[in-house]
Amino acid sequence: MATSTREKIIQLGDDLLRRQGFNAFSYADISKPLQIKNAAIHYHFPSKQDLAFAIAQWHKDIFDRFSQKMATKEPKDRLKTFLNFYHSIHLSEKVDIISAFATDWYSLGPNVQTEVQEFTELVIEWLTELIQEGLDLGQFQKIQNTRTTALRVLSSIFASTQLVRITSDQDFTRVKNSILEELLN
Amino acid sequence: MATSTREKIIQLGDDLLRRQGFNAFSYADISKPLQIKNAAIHYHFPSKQDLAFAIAQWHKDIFDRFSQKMATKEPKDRLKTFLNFYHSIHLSEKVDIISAFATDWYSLGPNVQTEVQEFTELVIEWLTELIQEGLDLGQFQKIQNTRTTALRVLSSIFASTQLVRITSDQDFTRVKNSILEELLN
DNA sequence: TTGTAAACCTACTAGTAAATAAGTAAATTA
DNA sequence: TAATTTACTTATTTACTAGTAGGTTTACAA
Repeated sequence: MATSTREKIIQLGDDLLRRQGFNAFSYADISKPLQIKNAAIHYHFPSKQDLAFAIAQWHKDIFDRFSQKMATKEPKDRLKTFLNFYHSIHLSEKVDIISAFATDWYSLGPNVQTEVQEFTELVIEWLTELIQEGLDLGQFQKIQNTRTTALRVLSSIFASTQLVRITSDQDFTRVKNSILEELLN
Repeated sequence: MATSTREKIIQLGDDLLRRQGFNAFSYADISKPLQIKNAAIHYHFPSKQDLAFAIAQWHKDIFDRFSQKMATKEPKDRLKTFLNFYHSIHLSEKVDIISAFATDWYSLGPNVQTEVQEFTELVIEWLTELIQEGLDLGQFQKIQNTRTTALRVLSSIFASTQLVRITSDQDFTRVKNSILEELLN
């Protein structure tokens, strides 16, 4: 199945957003590599906000499929897959989509903000359920309330993809392993 | 002691950098409120990179004074002051300087990057020492190696200032308290 | 065959970005 | 007191920004 231009714009836009930030890329950074004209992007996404909205939606869709695929797996493996996912983000020199939107928060229109909020809540809830199930099955050890634990897992891992840009590769692996150790029995 | 124009530019630049991001503000955002001309900023900081460098240096100086002032306090109180400092950042709708620079990493020139790296290492080492002392004094409980713990404290707290832009105020307090609970005996 | 809509392109606008050159007033130094 | 430096302003440049108006091609439907 060939990827449509619209899809290519979203993917490249996502890449630029997460590598450089929302205000650091322009339509020219998308049109040049795709060998289309500036106006072609405006045809699909009249404003940059529309593109941001589509990127947020895209991640929502991906996460939906991801969580459905993972539903049958056990909590421990779900957590590991989640952390490995962030590891691949780190390796590609990007940050995760939540932190990318968070840092550019005040550059986003209200409808984009709402979409990002819904996506983020989806991820936190998914993590919270994962942790609760892990506790019920005795795979995880109790630390504090589940949402707080979910928030700390999410904060730690997504901050690490940022922090290790400054420090070193090894620091990412350290944090990743420490999250696993802390939770696993 | 009156604040010099140079100092005012740094402070306002820092404010904008941490509230909106490096690529989201322009020299006009600084010159207008200070009622000076655009070129006056270029006089003090020929390029935007020079301003970024000065902001990084400024934070290094502040942190130096901070750590000197805290040297006599005990680890527990040092940690609390550190977390309260991040709480005030959160309340002012900014993010901390490390995460601000991290997200705009690829917009920064090499000398700015080096300066930020040195500052970040300073903070991590300060935290690592704090944790080691806390362990030695029996104020903290052992979790894993001290640098990893320092990285996790830093990641958790600075990611929270970002994450709660999307979710809610309460989530910040949750994470902050959970860091304290985790470490304290 | 004609009509129509999707997916572009050409060409342009208005605004803003960082940066610079040249000039000026006031303070500092020789 | 003359020379120099500091801290600016005025005026301008170059480059890029998002966004738009209108034309063209292609494919598919009536």
